Amino acid sequence: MPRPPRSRTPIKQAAVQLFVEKGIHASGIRDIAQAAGCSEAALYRHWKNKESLIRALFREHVEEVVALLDQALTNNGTARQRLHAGVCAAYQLYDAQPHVFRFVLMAQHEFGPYLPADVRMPQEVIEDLVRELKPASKQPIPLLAAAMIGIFVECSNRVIYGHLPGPLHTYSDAVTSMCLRVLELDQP
Amino acid sequence: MPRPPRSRTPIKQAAVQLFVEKGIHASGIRDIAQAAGCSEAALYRHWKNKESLIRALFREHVEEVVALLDQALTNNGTARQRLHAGVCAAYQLYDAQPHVFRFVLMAQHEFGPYLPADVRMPQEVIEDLVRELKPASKQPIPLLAAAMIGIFVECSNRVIYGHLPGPLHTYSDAVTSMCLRVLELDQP
Amino acid sequence: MPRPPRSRTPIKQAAVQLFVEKGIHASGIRDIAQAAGCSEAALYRHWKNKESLIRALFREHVEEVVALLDQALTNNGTARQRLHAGVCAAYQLYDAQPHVFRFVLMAQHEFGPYLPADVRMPQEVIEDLVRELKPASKQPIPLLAAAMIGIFVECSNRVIYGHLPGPLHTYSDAVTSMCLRVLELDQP
Amino acid sequence: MPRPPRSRTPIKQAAVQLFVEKGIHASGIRDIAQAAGCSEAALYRHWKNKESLIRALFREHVEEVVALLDQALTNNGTARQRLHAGVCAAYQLYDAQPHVFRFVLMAQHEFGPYLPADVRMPQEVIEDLVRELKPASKQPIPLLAAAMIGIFVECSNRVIYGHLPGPLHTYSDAVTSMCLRVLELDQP
DNA sequence: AATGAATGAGATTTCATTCAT
DNA sequence: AATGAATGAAATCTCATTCAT
Repeated sequence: MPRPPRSRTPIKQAAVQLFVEKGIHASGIRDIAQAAGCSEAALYRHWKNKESLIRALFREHVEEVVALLDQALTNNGTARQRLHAGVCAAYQLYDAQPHVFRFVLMAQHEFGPYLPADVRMPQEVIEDLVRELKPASKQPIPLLAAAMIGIFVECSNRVIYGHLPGPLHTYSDAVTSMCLRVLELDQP
Repeated sequence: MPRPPRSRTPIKQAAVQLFVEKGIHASGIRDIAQAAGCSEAALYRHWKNKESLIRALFREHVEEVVALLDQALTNNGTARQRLHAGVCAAYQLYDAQPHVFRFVLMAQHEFGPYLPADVRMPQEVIEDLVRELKPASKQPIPLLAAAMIGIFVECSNRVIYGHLPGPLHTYSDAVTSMCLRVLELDQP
Repeated sequence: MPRPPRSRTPIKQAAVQLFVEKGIHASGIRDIAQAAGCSEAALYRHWKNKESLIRALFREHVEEVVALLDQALTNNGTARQRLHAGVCAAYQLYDAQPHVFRFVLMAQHEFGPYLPADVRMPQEVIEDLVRELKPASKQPIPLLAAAMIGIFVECSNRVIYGHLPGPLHTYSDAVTSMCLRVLELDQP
Repeated sequence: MPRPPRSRTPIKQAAVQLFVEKGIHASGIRDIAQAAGCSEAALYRHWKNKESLIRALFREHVEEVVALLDQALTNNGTARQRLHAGVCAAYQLYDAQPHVFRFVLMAQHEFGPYLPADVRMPQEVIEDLVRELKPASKQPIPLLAAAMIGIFVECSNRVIYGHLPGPLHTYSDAVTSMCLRVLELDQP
């Protein structure tokens, strides 16, 4: 006799974990409900349907990541220090809540386009940072930001898929250095 | 020596296009058959099931990309020239067949692990290139390769999602430069 | 002597309106509760279940209509005057409370059979009237009554569905005349 | 001439019968499939969903009734003869296929509004007849037609619900007479 | 070889109703 | 007394796959 969940939280946790482990589309309402210890119908009290649940989860976690990055990048250090703080913050999120981190990565392509326009995206945070660090860049800001995000994400992926040995934070320094080189800020 | 019947081609084209436009899991056998102008049962004459179709498509296009990269990277120029040739080749593939390019990108995480071990992956091609260009790197080769791929892919994504104006090949030079900087090969 | 709590009234109004607008079966407990501004569970405090609610509503409104008709038809005028009074009363009910009028019309086929036997139906009122006006009819009384009701209802429907311009009471005279002709009472 | 697949017919017959016997909303896909001797999924090959099935059935049977009426009313007899032919045709439909007749009656209010505009409705046939029989009527044509239809339908209902003894065709003459009286064509 | 039809399994969603507080 | 939360059952619908011709 499973005890009814007190709120949405257990459902959300179960959903994110399942999505990451089995894939978003391969995880059914039934699986989520079972993992959360509630009935399938209970989900529909809190979200209109499966799509709504996924979008809400994605939105919340994107906002979480953005807040994390914003806080880490807002300090008065050197470019390297600030960048390093951002990379570390993100990789610490992975250490603390790997499911959240991976869920955001895996959902971004499919569900990013459905975020409301007023939600700030991680890439915008990075673009703001680049704008600040390289006020007069020859390259378009979004291009530089994209490159940095690419370095960060793809290195994460290598660890996640086992092509590089973990833990992820091992690579904070190297990733920071590569980002600085892309920005041509590695020669003080 | 039975060669593949001609009738596979329209099915494959329809499938790749649908996968890219609607998502792999959101495209059903019925959709594919309809788009290809054949019956659903016809698909099972050519592939064992849906999974086989996807894997076959993925494999073929990965091999296509690898061959393209291999050919472009195998020349006797400078590091910049070789890298630039590779980036150009890939971005021109996108211009010529955007569906193929995007299909490989979107399928790699889910279907990459199921490729037979003897299929070379694009990342291995890049790793070989890095090994050649930086025989004594302090950083792990897969890390450098991942960073280059990240730069390449994420910049593509910005164009694909409309955050940067196209066409993609506009950014070949910039992407090449950023990759060189990551490799610390930009100061000859 | 427990009298019905005041809080039933808004629920009943919301239910009747929803039933007419969306259909009885397409209106769920949830819709009704929402429209009435109360919780779903509150409904079960007042009625045993959805079926009870519908039957109670139907019964009340049938009795309302019957009372209206009885009062209008019970006067000492000519046949035309009495009939006309009945038609006017009914059509004025529509003008005042179109939802009630239409609810009775739409529910009668499905829920009429479940009315307790002691509830008088509108058609019985009409049959009594016919019996009084045509004591020695060649045709069966229920047939004549049915014809009159048919004329009355179908003309209402034309207005309800917009095939005839409203308001409904515009047609009181014409409907009365047609009923009299059916009864062969139009040549005094 | 692509003839409809044989397999639709048993499904349609089962559906109409169930709808009439249990009510349209109380008959589930499962019931229909079971009664038709096929799987539930088979229904979805032929109609997009339950709603489509109902609308298609309604449309077909309305067209059937209209054709029947058109043919019966198109003869060179007197007004009474033509009207009588129409009433008889309809009542014979009831004798031959009572389910069809009752299905049209019971579905008209809910599904009539969704008929495509180009489908001719029975009432239009009657209106055409009235226009022909009473070229210079004081009353609006739709009103007279509505009254006739009301007489016809409500008398049918009395027999269907057992308030008048059957069979239905017993009342052909009486109904014809009442319609003529409504039209003031009973005094030759 | 090819297809229209069919299907079992299962997914998502809805519903009236009850429960715990 | 009133409600938000929860639920079992069932409804509708989808899907990849197979079958009969």
